[in-house]
Amino acid sequence: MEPVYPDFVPDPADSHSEMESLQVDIADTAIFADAFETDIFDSHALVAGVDQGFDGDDAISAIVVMRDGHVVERVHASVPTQIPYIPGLLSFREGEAILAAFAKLETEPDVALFDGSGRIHFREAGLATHIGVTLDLPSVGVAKSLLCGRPTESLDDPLPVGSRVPIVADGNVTAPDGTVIGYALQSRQYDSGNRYINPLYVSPGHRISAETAADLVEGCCAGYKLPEPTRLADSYAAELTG
DNA sequence: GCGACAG
DNA sequence: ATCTTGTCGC
Repeated sequence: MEPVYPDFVPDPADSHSEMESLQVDIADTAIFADAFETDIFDSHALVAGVDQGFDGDDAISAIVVMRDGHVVERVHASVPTQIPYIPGLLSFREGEAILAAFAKLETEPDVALFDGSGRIHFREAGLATHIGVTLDLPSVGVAKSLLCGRPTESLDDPLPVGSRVPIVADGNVTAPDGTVIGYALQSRQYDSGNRYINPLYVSPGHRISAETAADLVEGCCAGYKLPEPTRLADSYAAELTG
């Protein structure tokens, strides 16, 4: 796949203010509502998992495409990193490697799951939103910790599997206060013991609503905390790193 | 100035 | 993200 919006391709050489300005434009173009070409819940739907690993100064992006529980295609691309990790600007660090991997992909996914946030972002343009809009591909952000926003109820106590707690915009997010920008989703939990598993933070990237994004991620989980496409992309990136 | 911050 | 041992539970 190639970018549909070349102007949105992340450029690590930009100044921080240019990056933030681009994010405002991307958020303005993003659609945080269901707008797919094909039904992403159909058993024939192609769901991609995207994750990055690092090998020295290189960022390695791994993409695994699945259909009905089986791997259809997987690709990876390695690109030297230009900038360090900066909260709020993650897509400018990892974006080039991700787009290089998508360029190698022969399959056209119906939706992609990214490691990181989508709308749960200061300017509503996290990694999943940035790449999703640039490719004009339905996308979802799956993060393991919360960047910003406020849960409508405490997440300090363990939640049962399937629980969802809305994440709403607060003063640190450009969306109006109270806007649901994502969900904490308890994808897995220990049935006994003292320890407990933290929830995933799911948010819409592009062309999907917060509710549908949570439905999709929940449906892609197969006994592990992470949805299968993400989990396989994760281990693929890990084996490319060693 | 203070606090908060995906991967 | 990445560096790593021990520890808990089935």
